[in-house]
Amino acid sequence: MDERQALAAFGALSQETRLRILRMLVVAGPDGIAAGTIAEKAEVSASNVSFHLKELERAGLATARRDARSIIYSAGYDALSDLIRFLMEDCCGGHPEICAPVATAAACCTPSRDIVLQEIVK
Amino acid sequence: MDERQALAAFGALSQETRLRILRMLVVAGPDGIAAGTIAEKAEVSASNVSFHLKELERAGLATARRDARSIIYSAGYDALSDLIRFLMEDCCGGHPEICAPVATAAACCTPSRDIVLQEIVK
DNA sequence: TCGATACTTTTAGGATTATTGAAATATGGA
DNA sequence: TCCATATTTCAATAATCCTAAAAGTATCGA
Repeated sequence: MDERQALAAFGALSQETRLRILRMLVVAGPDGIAAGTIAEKAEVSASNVSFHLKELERAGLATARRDARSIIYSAGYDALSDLIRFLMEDCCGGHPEICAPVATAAACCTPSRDIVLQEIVK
Repeated sequence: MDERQALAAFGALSQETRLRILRMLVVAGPDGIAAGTIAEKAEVSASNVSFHLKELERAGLATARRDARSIIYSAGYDALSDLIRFLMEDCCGGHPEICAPVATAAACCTPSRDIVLQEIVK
């Protein structure tokens, strides 16, 4: 992920409605959610949700596909992962020791491996 | 970190000059950099850098202290860590399996522990 | 102590960009 | 084809950004 993409992603996430939508999409998983449903859940107008979804899409944080009359949006997990990596490089690159707290949170990503390793250590 | 803080942080990082400044500060470490030096390095006016530093400070991503005639800015590592954690929760919370790539990057934060565990596994 | 100096911040303005609700367009089914 | 549903485009409003000039603040030397 280059700086340009990171800027777009940060911009996309710096708006309350968009952040809420993204979290919705992440929770929904690969199945995604129809634009109209997103509008209802986020309690914003259809035009507004359309605008914000486009913004998320532009940043790679959401992808769209048509299903009958609806357009289904899903989270762009790759872009999300890339963004986290981008931040981690900024944070850990210069000073690994400062970022230790993050590593704890990272454990949630590979629970099985971690548990296996911990068992072995025991 | 609550949503309000995350929004402020994303907003702070969504501007090219500010992102460049933050990366500078991270690399500089706890010693920090004087405002004037930042302006030179970033190739922007003093007033402009002042504006952007205030924005970073507001988001907790930078802290200021005086040293003789200069004002030294340092990266706000806690806020940065918090932001990464916030993103990880959004990303991993619903679907841990999708975020595996991030875990790899996380390894940079606890290299020693990881090496130890890998040795044991061997 | 006091003024001169170095450094940074504040302010005002105009230009660019973001947000929003209303109108318009496109799609699928009868 | 026609209607109902779903989404997008458009134009007005609001927010943000940048430059330059003026003001503020603390330090250093006499």
